[in-house]
Amino acid sequence: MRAKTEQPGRQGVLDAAAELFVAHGYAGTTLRQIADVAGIKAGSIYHHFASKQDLFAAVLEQGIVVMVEAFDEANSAAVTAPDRLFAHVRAHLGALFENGPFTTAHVTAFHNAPVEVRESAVDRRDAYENMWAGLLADLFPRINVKELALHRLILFGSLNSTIEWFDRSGNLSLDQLAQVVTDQFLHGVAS
Amino acid sequence: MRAKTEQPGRQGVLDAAAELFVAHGYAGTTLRQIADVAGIKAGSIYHHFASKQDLFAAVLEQGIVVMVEAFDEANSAAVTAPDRLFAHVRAHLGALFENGPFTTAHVTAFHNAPVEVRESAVDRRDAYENMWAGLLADLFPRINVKELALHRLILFGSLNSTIEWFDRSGNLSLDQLAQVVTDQFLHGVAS
DNA sequence: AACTCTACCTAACGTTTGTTTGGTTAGTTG
DNA sequence: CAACTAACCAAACAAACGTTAGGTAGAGTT
Repeated sequence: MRAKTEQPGRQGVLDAAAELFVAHGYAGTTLRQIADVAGIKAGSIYHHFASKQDLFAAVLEQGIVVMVEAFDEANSAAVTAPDRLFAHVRAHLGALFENGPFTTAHVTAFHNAPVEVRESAVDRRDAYENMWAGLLADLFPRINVKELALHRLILFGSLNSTIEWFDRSGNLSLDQLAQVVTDQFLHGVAS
Repeated sequence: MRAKTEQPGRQGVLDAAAELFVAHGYAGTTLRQIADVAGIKAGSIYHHFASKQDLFAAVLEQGIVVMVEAFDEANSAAVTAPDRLFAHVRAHLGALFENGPFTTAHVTAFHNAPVEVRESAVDRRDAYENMWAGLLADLFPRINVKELALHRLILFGSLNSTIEWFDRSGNLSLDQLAQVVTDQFLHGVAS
């Protein structure tokens, strides 16, 4: 079992890095491991990225891009309030499970990464959260902003934690998962 | 800013280790950092623990103990269904925020740790999850087990993710947070 | 007073880490 | 064909890593 050459060049390094950062964290991943998966030698990474931190920042960046694109696409997908919410929940889960490990890196590797790298991504993460805040304010005009922020954070927790247990090859589809989360968010389990 | 001698001996090492593992992850934390916070030298750690993995396993172990104790105490605290649920939600949040960084390590450092150490904690983690499964089956006898497991995982995601954003020194108390989470779980936001 | 145990220290070990330097190769452009 | 560039490699660097070995100081026991 040796190096798997998936994609050449810069994107190949990014793919390998994202996968390994998600699995073993920032400090737990070595440049030699990344290079091995990418099918090159460790020193060659520096042709594409200035440092390990720079590489990780690029992974986070691509993860945000995937999320924002998914959100934008979901925006023009539904009309009624519950359907709009479902579409965005489904989009977020899609970013986590259907677009490679880039978005996932924000959940599993972000917290333990060095401060400098985290700060480089904070602005774009905030922007994404604000898109959600705007959406929820639109859908639930009767709930005040402060309480709505709480509900949003709780929802985010549910969504992001799915990567710890959800199995795409199981008998529950992503659509069904999105439906369960949306229903629970809207009506709770007691309904 | 140098070494802070908080508690001597084995427990002092454990405290320091838990704090740093939570902040920087398993691989991102060095034995020299732990020793520095504990007020001793790196080699001395081996008087109390056989290896870094062994030390991390001990942190996880203590984190589980705190959770299970909190759960058991909550068991004899309420009568009505919503109150029982609230008591256990509050207990879980208490384990996360009021008993040192040990339980928190299960959320932030568990995923990226080496497989061998994770496996050493899997049984006890499963046992805790089964306590919750039993509780929910008791509270919601009309919902089938499979669906209830989904709701439980979603709830766990919400609860554990609070460590990413909840600020104990803010104007929202732990009791209030527990109430919001419980209400959202039971009735959703649309109610 | 000799013994034993716990809790540490100093100093080193082999290995691995991120990173740098100086090439080499293949493809493109003038 | 010469010049240039992008994408790599081989080999090394100092620093930091987990870990080990041997020793010391103090308290408790016999």
